[in-house]
Amino acid sequence: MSAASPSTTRKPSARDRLLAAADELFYAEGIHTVGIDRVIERAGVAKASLYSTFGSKDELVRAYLEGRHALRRTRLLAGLERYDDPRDRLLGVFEVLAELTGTPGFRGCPFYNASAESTRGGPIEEVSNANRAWTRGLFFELARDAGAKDPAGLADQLVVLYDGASVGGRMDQNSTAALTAREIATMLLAAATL
Amino acid sequence: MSAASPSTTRKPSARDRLLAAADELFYAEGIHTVGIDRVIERAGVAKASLYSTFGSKDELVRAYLEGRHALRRTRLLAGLERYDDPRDRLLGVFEVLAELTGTPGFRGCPFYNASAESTRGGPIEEVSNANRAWTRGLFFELARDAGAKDPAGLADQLVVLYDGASVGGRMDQNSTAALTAREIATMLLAAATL
DNA sequence: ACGATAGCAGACAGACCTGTCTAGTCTCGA
DNA sequence: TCGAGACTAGACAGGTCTGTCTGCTATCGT
Repeated sequence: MSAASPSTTRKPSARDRLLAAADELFYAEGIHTVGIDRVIERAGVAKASLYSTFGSKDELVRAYLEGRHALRRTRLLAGLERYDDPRDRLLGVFEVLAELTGTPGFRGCPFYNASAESTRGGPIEEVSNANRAWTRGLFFELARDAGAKDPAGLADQLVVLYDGASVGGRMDQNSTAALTAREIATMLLAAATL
Repeated sequence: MSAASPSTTRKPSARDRLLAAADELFYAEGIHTVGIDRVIERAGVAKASLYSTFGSKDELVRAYLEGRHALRRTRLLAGLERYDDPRDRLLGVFEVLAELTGTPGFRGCPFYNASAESTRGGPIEEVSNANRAWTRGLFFELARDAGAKDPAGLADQLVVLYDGASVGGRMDQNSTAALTAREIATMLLAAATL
């Protein structure tokens, strides 16, 4: 098998290594506390490469968040493929979240975290809003497929539960909140499809 | 009326002015992005006064969060005094939250925000956990007084709703999430006191 | 009257951060 | 073989941050 894409070569490109390092460090320790030097040291990349690839730290941060957004979409959709019944699929979102919040490295929603330490109106807010809109859209579709009378209203409720479970998972360092959210979602779903 | 306490003198003390300035700036823009110079400039206070009063920026941050904790308790308890019926008192928490998330300057939970931009294990985490424990305890008492069969379980559910409403209020810049949370809480309360 | 206390103004040190620039190395295709 | 493109190593500039230190001033209790 010949090397079809850069990602299959022996060593990942500088771009990929930078992105991987930024992802780990920014998520674990925050964006402000992690300096460029830490990122390039972990990536094993020269500073000039970072600036020729991304142009600025802000753009690196944007790329980090866009990567998180893409990863979240694929992970969530992949996790939902386990289920056939539309109701199970809707509740499956909270199963996936429970798995995520149960892992040791979980530090809450990367978009909210980034937003909390940045001033309003930058690229962070953009990606953050896109991610949020996608979540709402997913819940809307799942609610509609599950036969909810008011799918938009149910989606709003589920978003509240999702956010709450995410916060709880971070602050309490366990997945109790996600399981609680799943229970509530079960009740709401039953009430919405009467 | 003579000046009975320092807080009634003509000009607030340097400590109070520093705390007020730190509160505004840290909450509005984040802790890392706001430097000491900004704080003392707004407070109209010399840098030496800051360091002789608080000792370090970390301690100023702790004082800021402790002030927020105290303010939140009094505001919430005061807001609940409007209601007599135990059920109304429980739901009243979400009314107060709706009012808060509706105000223009609302930027989410100051404890979660501070925690999001700090490394683990400092004073921020301490105050944050204390605040969180207080909230859970309040919900437990309210749930018990409202006649819930499993007040601890209901409290867990309400905490999820509260966190979710707080996040939603910040990200969407309105109080829809808080009102949605109130609706869900109504259902949960009904189900818990059957 | 006077000493203690609190506070103001601002220079300064030392660390750290982003971003630029120079110069050398490695790889690979034509 | 050779030249272009990607990358590395690291010095450097300019700014910002926390925290310290030196003087000066005003107020207040005794």
